[in-house]
Amino acid sequence: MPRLLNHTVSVEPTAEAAACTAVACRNCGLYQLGRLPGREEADPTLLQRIACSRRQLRKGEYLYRLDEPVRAVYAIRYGSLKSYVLSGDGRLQITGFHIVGEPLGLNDLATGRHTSEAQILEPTSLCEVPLDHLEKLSVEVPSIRSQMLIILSREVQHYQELMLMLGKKNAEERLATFLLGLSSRFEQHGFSPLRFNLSMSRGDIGTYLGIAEETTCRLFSRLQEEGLIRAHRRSVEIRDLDRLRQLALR
Amino acid sequence: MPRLLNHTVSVEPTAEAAACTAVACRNCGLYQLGRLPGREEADPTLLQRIACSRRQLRKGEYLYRLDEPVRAVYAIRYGSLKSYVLSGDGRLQITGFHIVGEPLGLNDLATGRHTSEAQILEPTSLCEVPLDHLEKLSVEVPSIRSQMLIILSREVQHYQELMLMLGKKNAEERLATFLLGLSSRFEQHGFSPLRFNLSMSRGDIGTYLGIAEETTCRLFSRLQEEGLIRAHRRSVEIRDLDRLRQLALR
DNA sequence: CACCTTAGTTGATCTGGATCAGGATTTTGT
DNA sequence: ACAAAATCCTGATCCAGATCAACTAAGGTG
Repeated sequence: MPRLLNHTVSVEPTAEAAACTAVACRNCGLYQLGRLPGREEADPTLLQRIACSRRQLRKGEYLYRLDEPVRAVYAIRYGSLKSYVLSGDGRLQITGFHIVGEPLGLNDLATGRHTSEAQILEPTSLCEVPLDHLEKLSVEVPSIRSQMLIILSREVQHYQELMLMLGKKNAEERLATFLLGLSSRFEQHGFSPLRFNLSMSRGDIGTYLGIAEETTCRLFSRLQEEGLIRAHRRSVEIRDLDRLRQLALR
Repeated sequence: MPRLLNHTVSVEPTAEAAACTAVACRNCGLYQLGRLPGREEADPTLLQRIACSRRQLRKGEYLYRLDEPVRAVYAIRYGSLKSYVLSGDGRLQITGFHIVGEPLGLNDLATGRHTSEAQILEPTSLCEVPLDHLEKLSVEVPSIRSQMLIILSREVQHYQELMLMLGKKNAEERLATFLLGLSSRFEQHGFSPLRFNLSMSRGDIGTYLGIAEETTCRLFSRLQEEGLIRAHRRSVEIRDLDRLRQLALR
């Protein structure tokens, strides 16, 4: 089967200019930083001023590592990455997968140093806004800070859901929740919610859901046997959204 | 044994004026909202302006409930509470215990509605700053928003640690981590880090750590047998900090 | 004070998912 | 094109912690 990640296919890098213009940023996770109070649309002039440089990264590279100073916030233009925290003896817990269109890097503002790491899962392009630039700009345009608060608060909500999973759901419910979550995020960004390709391994999914890789594999098989999904390696098709929801939203 | 919660004993409500003055707020979780850029001490005038009303709540009462509009942010003057999220079928995951001096309520800014609930664990007094007041004030004093970002970002770090626990640590490591965390938080607020009283039940601790109440009990007994702690009901004494750390920080 | 309710504790048993082991398929590098 | 390395999958066994079931101790109440 040819590798046809839907977000890799649908987002053509060539269609965009060299600078991160307002248009290019519309689906970008930092777009909302350009929103002024009370308005739905971002202010084009403001977006232009936020601007940002681009960065291209390959699979396996790190966007940032533990204890590094926080230098910038990012938005994903295409591609994806995982972020995770580490225990004293090196066990790791993936805290999130980040896909096209999503913002990244606001977590560690308090300390000024990264308490987590972010690693690239597939060829990925990012918008990068240096923190000092954002700092200067937000003195002048205070709404930027409000928007940052909102982004961070969304992050918190994601973490709350993950804690509920890790603390209270069984393995099958976790995988169902995971797949549904991905599905609706793809949909939000204009991709099919029922057919998509995963950029992470079974092992990564397990490390995210707090279950073993083997269990993750068995669950993919089980959900398929039960007719809820069709899955082959990285490609997933949701075949019974209702039953999957029933499982997940318990 | 008489009920001598150290934070109930040490913080005398009578010692403070009727309004939440700058002095009264020094140990208060909202104190840092009064910090101006680059300064360690909060600006007294600013603190006065943030001001806040008080609120007294009894055990079992809710500070806020699911789906309620977010009306204010809070700081705990004395007492404690738990906050938790709920699954579709009513299972609950406690996401944090909040003790004297800590801020509360910044989580749900994005949606404007609470996605979690907060319930009082013992007689508790709070500082309350209405959101619209904070909003107005922060137009004029932008540093307030920066401080809010920092508070929220700390919250995120707490969640990251909790996820690591829930996803990767065994039950004994979880309890050790929990006790050490409480210990250092008490210390931060000027109480003994080695002897303190819990305001939450074994069941609550289990619901926080993602383990059963019975397991929590057994672990208290085990840590006591092994000489790491002494515990009787709600009172806890840490007897071997090093070994407890060894367990927790793995 | 006697009664009742709630919280804490301990034991016995069961089980979901971890771990260990091996094989199949796909991707990557040369 | 081929070898090597990931990645994925399945089976067998094991065990940490859940669940079920009493029992005890502490507070609270009339």
